[in-house]
Amino acid sequence: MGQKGTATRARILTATQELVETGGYFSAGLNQVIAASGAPRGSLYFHFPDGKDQLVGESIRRAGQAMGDAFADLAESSASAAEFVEGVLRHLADRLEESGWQKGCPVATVALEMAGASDPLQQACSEVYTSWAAALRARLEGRPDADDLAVTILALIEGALLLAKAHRSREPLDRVTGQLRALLR
Amino acid sequence: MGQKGTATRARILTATQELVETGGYFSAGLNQVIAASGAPRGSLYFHFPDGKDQLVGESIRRAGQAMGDAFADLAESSASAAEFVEGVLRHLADRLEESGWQKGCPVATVALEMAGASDPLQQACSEVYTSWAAALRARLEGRPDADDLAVTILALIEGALLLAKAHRSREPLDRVTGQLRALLR
DNA sequence: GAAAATATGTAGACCGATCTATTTAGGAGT
DNA sequence: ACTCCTAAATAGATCGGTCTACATATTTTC
Repeated sequence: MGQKGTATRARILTATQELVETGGYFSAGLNQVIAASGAPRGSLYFHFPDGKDQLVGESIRRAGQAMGDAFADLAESSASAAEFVEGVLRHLADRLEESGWQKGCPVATVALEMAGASDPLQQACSEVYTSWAAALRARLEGRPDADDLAVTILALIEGALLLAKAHRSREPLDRVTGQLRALLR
Repeated sequence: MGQKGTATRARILTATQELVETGGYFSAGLNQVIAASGAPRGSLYFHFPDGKDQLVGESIRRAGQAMGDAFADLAESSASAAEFVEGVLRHLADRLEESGWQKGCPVATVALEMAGASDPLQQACSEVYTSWAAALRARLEGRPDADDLAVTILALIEGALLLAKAHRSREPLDRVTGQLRALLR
């Protein structure tokens, strides 16, 4: 693939990612993807011959990877597990607020929309969540209940992010942050 | 409104509720609502003259009320706050599994889809969440951090429900249940 | 209390817009 | 020169929404 091809492919994916994150699968209309990315319709089906599901699937995995990288950075610069999770929550709250309450979890909306409709997309979402749980778990090494705790913290983060977006306020994320220590004691 | 009219209105709402809960706003196509409820298109716009947003809005508030009632029943039959929340989690897990991983939170999908698109629907979702948080809070009376705790538990429930639907497994709900005591200590 | 008049609800054809996807032809990159 | 990629027209399905004709209750009138 030539350089230009790679670039437009990336531009299409980024645009899709952004639209999906804002309003889910159905808000990412192909016309909007085209408009937002500047790529023509033909390129879309050249780079993603299996159509919209492939496009959304790849963009979800890509967003999952990006979020995982952000977690890794935060993990490295945190002294404790509690500090790490607080950093994640703060990061997500900032991102959500700065985007005008648009950018919450890049996977959640599609996960809920497609859980009963598209097996490939359901699996993509499931895998992203599994990878995030593993990343959290790695920061809890040594605890006897690390697995349970990792899933619980992930649920807490996802739930708080959902409530924050629904209320258009970072209050839920802040309240949850305050309760974290009880969980990580 | 005559009896027959009231009945079809209810049938339309129930069908919408079910479709929305399964796959969100866009999965509840008006054609599917018509097919599922048996009501003709004309009746739909007779009973809901403001169109789809009114229909979905009412069905969300209705679902929120129903869930709130279920909470109230569980609250009455529980000896402690921990027992109550565990009961809620078990109830939700059963409901989700029995529906073939379709029926999670009846509000979450629309909340995420419409947070940045439709003000009336965003507000409807926000209000339902507020009412649920208040119901949880009522069961935590006396604790100094009851407000924070109620929101945290609601986030935990919503997050676990999201993960469970995404993975098509009750494992996240079960793991979270195990960690609850640490939070409610 | 029967007939007329009005309100309530049902039924489905139809509209323009928008959706994803396909096709075909030719320009750009290397 | 040859592949890679773009570009736009178009197909066919489905979307939410509107419209008119019809049926069924419910009230009014005499």
